[in-house]
Amino acid sequence: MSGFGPDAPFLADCPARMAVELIADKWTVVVLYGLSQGPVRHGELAALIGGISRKMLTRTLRRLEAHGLVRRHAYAEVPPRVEYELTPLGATLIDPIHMLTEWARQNGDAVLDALDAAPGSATAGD
Amino acid sequence: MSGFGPDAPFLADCPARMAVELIADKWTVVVLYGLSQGPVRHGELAALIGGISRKMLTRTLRRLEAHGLVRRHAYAEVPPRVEYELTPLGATLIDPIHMLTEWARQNGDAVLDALDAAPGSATAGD
DNA sequence: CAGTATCCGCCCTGATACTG
DNA sequence: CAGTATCAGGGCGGATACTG
Repeated sequence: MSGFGPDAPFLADCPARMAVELIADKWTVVVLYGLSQGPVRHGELAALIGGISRKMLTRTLRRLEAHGLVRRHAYAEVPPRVEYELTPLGATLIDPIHMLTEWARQNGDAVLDALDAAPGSATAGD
Repeated sequence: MSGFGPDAPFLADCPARMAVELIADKWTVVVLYGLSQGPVRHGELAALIGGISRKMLTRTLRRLEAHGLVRRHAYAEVPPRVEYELTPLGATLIDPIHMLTEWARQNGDAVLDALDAAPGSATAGD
């Protein structure tokens, strides 16, 4: 991190903010992860992830495409076939994401426990 | 990652989803990062981050507190002084977050370039 | 200084129906 | 199969004013 003063708040103009805004939504990380093993078709991806609407899947993919993280391959066939895959740039995001999921695997229970012990939780999970 | 089938969509019941939902908002990551160097007061944190409203700061902190990632310390003084600090559990999240910000430092420009080259962008940044 | 309460707009998200 | 269009709702997030 670079700046750390009141005049130039850390993260304010820093690329980290961009990264956060890039992945800080409900589906981006999940979609990236779904593509991490190689090219996947639209429908496959939807089934793989589960619970995502086609609209959100398409929107997320389009956005990632615009950011240069995902490449779209439309084959001129019938029925249509479209595959998505990570670009080399997009592939570099897998490591950080993997760290995050690893963290979750190791500390997920602790978070759930804390949530449980928190005031106003009747044995309730998130 | 464990399951990868249509019946048990990857990430569906997996702790990774929780991690994503935990940090997938505008401020959580930034706030965690702001706490990464030690205890900080409420106002300090707001100034440090920059652009965050007190409401969102408090809400974010409360949520992190409920998840066991942040501890709140209110001193019985006047004027009031409240400090927030990462719990040991919360501190473990810094590494993954740091990976993310590091990624942004190294690939931020590439993303911006892609965004620039994308259709429908008149030299526009995000 | 720290925090809450209220109002309100915006956009994220999902459901559904439709096109190629 | 892939994608868009449209409608509707919920909650995020900001601005402001107020309390202790």
